[in-house]
Amino acid sequence: MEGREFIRVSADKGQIVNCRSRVKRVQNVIGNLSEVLNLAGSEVRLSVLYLLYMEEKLCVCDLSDILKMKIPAVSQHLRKMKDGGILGKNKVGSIVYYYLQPECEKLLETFFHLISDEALSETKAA
Amino acid sequence: MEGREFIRVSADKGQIVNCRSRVKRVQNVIGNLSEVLNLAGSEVRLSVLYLLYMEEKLCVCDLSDILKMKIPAVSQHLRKMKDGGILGKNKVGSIVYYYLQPECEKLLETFFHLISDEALSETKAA
DNA sequence: TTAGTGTTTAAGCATTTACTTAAACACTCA
DNA sequence: TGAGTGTTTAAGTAAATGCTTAAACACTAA
Repeated sequence: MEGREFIRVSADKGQIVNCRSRVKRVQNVIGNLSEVLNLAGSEVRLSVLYLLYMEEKLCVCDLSDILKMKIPAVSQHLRKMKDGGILGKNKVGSIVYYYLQPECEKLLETFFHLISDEALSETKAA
Repeated sequence: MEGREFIRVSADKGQIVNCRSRVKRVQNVIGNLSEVLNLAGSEVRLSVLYLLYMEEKLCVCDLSDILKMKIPAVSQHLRKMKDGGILGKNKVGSIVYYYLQPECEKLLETFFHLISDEALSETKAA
């Protein structure tokens, strides 16, 4: 099994070669998308994203109030998402408002809709 | 600032209380979705998901060939995604084929389309 | 039963992550 | 200026992640 060009003896070599070149062609998009998905793939951060989707903008303090988290913890998540390009920020006096970048809103719209639908059905259930 | 009910002095308390109950209502969906997004939020795993989307099914060996990764590394990613409910597996002889769960395909369709679009434009560019 | 092929599991390790507290920074206003 | 408010940064820590190698397991066919 050492040094074989294809690991599986009866592999469809055409398929594998094809897949390799396909992966190579898309590796940049996959890199970018996986970064966004990774940012959204945390309960805390997805909550923040959804809240910003609903409320347009929120400041660090209010987010910590809502999520019942320490301010630095929230601040660090926000910075991470800003560095990742999915949030923007806007300072008004000493208050910093964060908002969704439009591109991110578009990208994650499906998920926000799913969450909102659930919010509705939960309201009815209650 | 200690023991204040709302951290920000001039906070819109109605907004915060509202947001708190909204977050509470949707915390289950957010938990589920963030798990899926987290699984998709890795370059390796998103590549696997995209490959399965394109090829219907692939076995561990072929995936390691395509991604040029050690077999156990790939196997562990696959198990993680299977545990997370986004992949299924199907044993034929001694070969294990993994496939996308239809629900996952639907959930991530937008992303797969984006990747495919990029694949096309890359092909043209080359 | 044994050799070969394909897959999973276990253990170890380096890196990354998410939080905590304390300190620093920034901005407002008396 | 100094006190109060809002935010970020730094440093430390526990836990999670993603890989590696080695070993075990499962299935096929001689």
